[in-house]
Amino acid sequence: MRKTKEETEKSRKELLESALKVFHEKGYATARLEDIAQGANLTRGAFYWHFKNKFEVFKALLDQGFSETKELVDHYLNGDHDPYTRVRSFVQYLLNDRQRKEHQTYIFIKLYNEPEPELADLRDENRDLQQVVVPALTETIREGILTGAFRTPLEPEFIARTIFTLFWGFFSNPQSINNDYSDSQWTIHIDELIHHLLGVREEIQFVQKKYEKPE
Amino acid sequence: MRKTKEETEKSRKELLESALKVFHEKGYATARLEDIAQGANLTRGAFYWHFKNKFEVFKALLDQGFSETKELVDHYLNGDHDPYTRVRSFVQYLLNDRQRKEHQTYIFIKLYNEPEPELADLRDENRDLQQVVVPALTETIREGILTGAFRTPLEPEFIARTIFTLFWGFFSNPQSINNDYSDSQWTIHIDELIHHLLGVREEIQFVQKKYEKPE
DNA sequence: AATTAAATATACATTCGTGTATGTTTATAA
DNA sequence: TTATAAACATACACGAATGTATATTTAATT
Repeated sequence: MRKTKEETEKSRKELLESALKVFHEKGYATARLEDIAQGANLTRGAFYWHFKNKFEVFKALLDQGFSETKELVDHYLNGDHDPYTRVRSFVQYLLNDRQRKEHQTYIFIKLYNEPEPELADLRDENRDLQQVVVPALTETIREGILTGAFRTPLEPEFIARTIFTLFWGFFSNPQSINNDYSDSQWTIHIDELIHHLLGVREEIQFVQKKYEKPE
Repeated sequence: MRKTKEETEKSRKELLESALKVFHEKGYATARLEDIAQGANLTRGAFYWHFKNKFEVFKALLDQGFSETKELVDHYLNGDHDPYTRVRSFVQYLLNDRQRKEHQTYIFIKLYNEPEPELADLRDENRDLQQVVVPALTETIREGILTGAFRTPLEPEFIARTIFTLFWGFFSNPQSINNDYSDSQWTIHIDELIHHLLGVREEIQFVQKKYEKPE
């Protein structure tokens, strides 16, 4: 049953994918290793060869999601565009991510919310999503205020935390799916909300020009 | 070991209280019936006399939390006060509830978020928190706009859902506790946010007068 | 005062999932 | 080409939690 290196790596990947799905469907505690193995067309024997135990796969998945989120923040919020475009594109990404329901950030939040005490250590400072998103978002907003693009009575950090928490709630609430007020409704209105929160000025197009092709 | 009716009722109450605590600490799946029983200074024998199984206690707790929330909404949002006071007092209640961490709504949301597939039925339309909170909140906001107390470019229902989702996120996010940006910070800023979202007019004091002692 | 059954505790059977030990095949290094 | 060990599958042992059966005490009823 020895396989080539490529096949082995494929097995590992499929185990991880399956684990992500099973954790999301059943939750950490209820997820059985046999479910995970079967989802990858393998047995528990294969699982135990690749991972130590359930906790280790979960940790691997969280780490993966965490670093992906870091890249995401880096790409959208720390990019070269003007503050308005940065915030807006970031928010739009999250909304789209929410719509294709199997995707990363959405499930990441779900897993992160697991109530298992065993997973408490995984939610320490090192893996605190807020510490990654909020500072970057705050800085972007602050810059927008300084450049005159935004005019809002609210403090930048509070706006950042509000947006973060809003999406957290949006991702967490099981009822927000399968609802008459669907994702598309949110997508439409969230734009206005962001505008309103940031106090985006009409002259924004002008300010944006400053950032286009800075060279 | 037969007890008086009062003592029996006390046992049941203590089992429920203990169950709430254990579910909150360990999550549904990991919670052991022995933990629950011990928390009430009883054994599993007593538990099985009062409840059919783990699922039934959980259901009882959810039902309890659900009806409490209904009363809450009725008290704050469907009261006799002016729209501004209604929304504000409701929000303030939630914030205070969040601060005394063991309290009802907070834990209710936590339990509601449990990922166990076994609990999927409990989150059907009948027990949809959103269906209770959002319509009442929407109506209050709509009334505020009609009476001229609020002036906002956002749609009432969307504002209502935003507030709801924001608090959901606030209650769900495990990192929002034990954070440098503490509850008190939120309490301060959330007031401004609500003002900003609703577009509360300066003349609000005047409008409020209209509602004081309607008789 | 005697009987009944309510309100538990205790003991036991059963199931279910994990972890580990062992078997099996085959790519790869020598 | 053969020996080795990688990459699994299979089998088994074990603990932990659930559910149930039974024992026990004592209010409440007659």
